[in-house]
Amino acid sequence: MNSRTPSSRRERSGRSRSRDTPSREERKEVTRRAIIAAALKLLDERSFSGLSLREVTREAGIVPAAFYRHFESMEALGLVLIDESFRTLREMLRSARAGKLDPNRVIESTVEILVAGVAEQREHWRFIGRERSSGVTVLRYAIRTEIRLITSELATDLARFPGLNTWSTEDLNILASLFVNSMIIIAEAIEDAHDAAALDEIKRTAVKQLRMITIGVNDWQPHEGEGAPEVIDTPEP
Amino acid sequence: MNSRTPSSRRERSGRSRSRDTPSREERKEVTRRAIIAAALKLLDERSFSGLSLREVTREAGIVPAAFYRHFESMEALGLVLIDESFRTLREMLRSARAGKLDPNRVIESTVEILVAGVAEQREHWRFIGRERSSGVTVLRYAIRTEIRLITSELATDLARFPGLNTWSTEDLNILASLFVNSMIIIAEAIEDAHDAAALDEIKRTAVKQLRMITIGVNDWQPHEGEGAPEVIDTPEP
DNA sequence: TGTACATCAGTGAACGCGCGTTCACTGATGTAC
DNA sequence: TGTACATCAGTGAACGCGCGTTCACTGATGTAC
Repeated sequence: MNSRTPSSRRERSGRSRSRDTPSREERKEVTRRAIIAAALKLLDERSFSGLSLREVTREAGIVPAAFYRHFESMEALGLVLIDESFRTLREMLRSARAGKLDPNRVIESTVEILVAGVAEQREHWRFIGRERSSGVTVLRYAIRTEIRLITSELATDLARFPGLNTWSTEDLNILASLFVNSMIIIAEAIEDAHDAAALDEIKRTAVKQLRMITIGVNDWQPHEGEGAPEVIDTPEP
Repeated sequence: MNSRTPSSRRERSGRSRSRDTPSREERKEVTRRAIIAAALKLLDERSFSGLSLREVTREAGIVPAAFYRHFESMEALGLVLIDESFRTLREMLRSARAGKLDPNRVIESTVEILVAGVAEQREHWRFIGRERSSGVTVLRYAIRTEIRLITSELATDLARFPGLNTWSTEDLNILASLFVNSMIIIAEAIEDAHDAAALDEIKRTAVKQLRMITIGVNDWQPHEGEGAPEVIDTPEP
């Protein structure tokens, strides 16, 4: 009905943008954030399917019916949570890329960044990890799609590495998903780490595992089509 | 109170073991199996925390109250399901080990066995995959414990391989968990595969990924303590 | 600036529903003699 | 074998509870003039 955006309306009204009392929109946004924060907090202990609308609104400090002013359903909230969580994750990856890692310590740096990222946004990671294989189909698919996207971005990055630039796109994607999958498992382990010692153990394991993969890559012989490496396995019969 | 086992009582009673009508115990066992089967069936679509006692009994064809004749709580049922699911998994691994794989095609065979295993006991695999990172703490820990056990058994196996027998126990465990983790992710992918083409794609990817890991292993230089490989990374500062 | 009206975020009560758990019960199976 | 009693898997009704969703409402914020 009204096609003007809220902001244009605000400007047209001539009111100061920084007033003593927040506008209706601003108040609404605060409540929306409160709902999202409440859900993420509760999801630290529960899985999404075990979360009730009433619990969320109780934690957010509003009445159950008010939920519908912000989200059509719990599922809609879930999709927003996924969106926000992956925004966090992508930001982490972007800044990691921009950081121009010391090429001699790529793996150590990667693991450090991962550990720091998980510690900083524990709720987002926990949520993604839980729902990745959860019972809520819509959320599961949304998460897998996001992960596939991240994997293909990593594949693009890998293509620039010396030694990998001759690989086929398919092989690069397979390698990328090997890395991403390992990262997922490592992140899950980090979340469950209770003390610094456990965390250190996880770091060391992670570094070694990523190294084992990386070393293999040096010897990989890409072939067109059905790639058959020559080191351990004999050709197909 | 009565320390005699049911079977000894049965024998003492002098009744034939194979009668036309099943004994009370046998009937009870049938119901118990029905509850377990009902739960597994429903868990194909839901996660355990989204499963209600009433749903399970409805599916099993008994009244809700009857549930308590067999399990103390839903959680107790969950633990039994984990136990049964891992029994299946372990049997698969045992027969794989006994099969004496062609050493030239270890990876292909492994993937084939995994695919067949998942297809055969889809419900068990799906349940484990879902609850591995679910919200139900007790189940999550139980599953992780079982996985750790399987990993350490695999490490023992790996120790017998030529080239790996010089590795430290720690490194073997790390390699084993790299394999197991990959298997978990592969199994998850298999469950979601909808047609033969998707399954084939997954198989090819899985084989390549496991090969990438295996090739790296050939070049791994184990060191005592803080193992620092010499191929890609420079030593720690 | 002042007034009259519109908007709409949040309220509070109400609803019907499926849930887990309890209880006394029933009637087939099992045991003792 | 026959009888009298014990066991116990499964029943059916009842309970209180938290749930998702609806609805008319209120009162602060926003808009038009």
